Amino acid sequence: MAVKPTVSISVIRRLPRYYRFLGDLAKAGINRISSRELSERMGLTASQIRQDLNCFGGFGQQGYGYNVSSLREEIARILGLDNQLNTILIGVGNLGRAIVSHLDFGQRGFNLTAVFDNNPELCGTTIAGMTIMDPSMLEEYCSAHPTQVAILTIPRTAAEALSERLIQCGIRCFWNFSHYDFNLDYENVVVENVHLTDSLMTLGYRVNEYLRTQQTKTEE
Amino acid sequence: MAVKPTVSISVIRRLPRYYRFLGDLAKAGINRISSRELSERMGLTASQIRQDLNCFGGFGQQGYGYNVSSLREEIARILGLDNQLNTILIGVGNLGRAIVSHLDFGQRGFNLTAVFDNNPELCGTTIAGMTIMDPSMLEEYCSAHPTQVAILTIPRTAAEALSERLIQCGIRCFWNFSHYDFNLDYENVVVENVHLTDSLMTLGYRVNEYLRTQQTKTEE
DNA sequence: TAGATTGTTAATCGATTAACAATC
DNA sequence: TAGATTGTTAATCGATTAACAATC
Repeated sequence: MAVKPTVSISVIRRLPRYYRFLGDLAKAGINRISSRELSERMGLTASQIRQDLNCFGGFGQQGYGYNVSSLREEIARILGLDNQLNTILIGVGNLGRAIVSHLDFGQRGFNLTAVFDNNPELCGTTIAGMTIMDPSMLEEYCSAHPTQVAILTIPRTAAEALSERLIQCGIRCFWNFSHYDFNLDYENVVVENVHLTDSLMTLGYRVNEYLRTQQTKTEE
Repeated sequence: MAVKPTVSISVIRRLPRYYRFLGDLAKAGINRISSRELSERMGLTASQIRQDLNCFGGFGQQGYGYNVSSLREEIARILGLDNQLNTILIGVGNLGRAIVSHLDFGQRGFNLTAVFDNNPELCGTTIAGMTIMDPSMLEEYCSAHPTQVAILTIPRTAAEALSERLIQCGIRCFWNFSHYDFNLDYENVVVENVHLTDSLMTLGYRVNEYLRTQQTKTEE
């Protein structure tokens, strides 16, 4: 079988947004849309939308456009929203708590099965129906319950200290909120980083740049 | 004065990471580094590092490399870490709480001055030394305290409902955790989006792709 | 059929990498 | 001075946009 050429990460990162917009359209009772109209609503070019979608197949129909709900289903399939990935979360601070309680993992293709925290006061208490476990239970838990993904809502030092054990537990995929760099220490891992501090600093640069342009305008 | 050509967002987004690595090096007592060695530590090319830095000036020295602490200071200056931007946060749920308590705004160029939440049970209580206010106080607060940035840790519907008022309050820059699309409704705004759900779904795609390659390997 | 809109190829644009002269 | 490494120009690569024939 021919190896399917991998789709670029830029395209993949746009898929969730398409999925969201298509959901909104469906909710609004719209069942047909052209790439041009979708592009106007989303602030993209129609070309880009057609190129993106055609990485995965021809989902539209000439002269008609795309069927909203069937395109949405196609994207759900591409993203693997039905394939429930067994997932654990480590670090039940405010951020971990926010993630456990506000994200609907089931709807996103994940099955959150266990949460860990090394705070003895938290261990044994429950969150979203799960009993918080001590990280010393990691190995035992993972050998009994094969796990594909770990969410790390812990500080960098804790992530560094745990990384080797998580790899030993067979986990290769991480949603990483810490500033620990998995990619540098392990090959053949999948890491999606969310670096809030980096995002904040990027915002800072852009705000200062914006304020400079405003100042210049006033001076003119 | 000639208009400085704006630096591409790809470069800007790498600056916080450079800043972090340079901090680590400084902490480790290293005070000199070449682009090649830094590139190996960070998993980039030396060319890219030199190109990135030279968007802002020649900070290195031929035959020597870069001075760690002075390069770090240059990047701090470029990011505007000294220029404290007055900032408010709206939505003191778990996510807002995590952000208020775990990010060091002062060190990142921001001055968090007020927090708002429409939950009557939270209003009047304090967090990080600030008394949580009702959003009805927004206009009054902003006219008394000029504010450049708003952090939105609220659901999409709440963000939609508040957007016009925030714009009226003179705020044009947003750290947006909601799924509301500012860019589509307002021009001349700076929006840094953090879409956790999108990030999670992107991870899902990548994990499934990874699992497929592993399966193929086993079959061979 | 005529009109609309896709799928896809070609052109453009921008970002990354390579190369090397300048220079510490 | 010789060696090392930058700053910068040129080459490559990839992503976005434009164009249009295919076709519903």
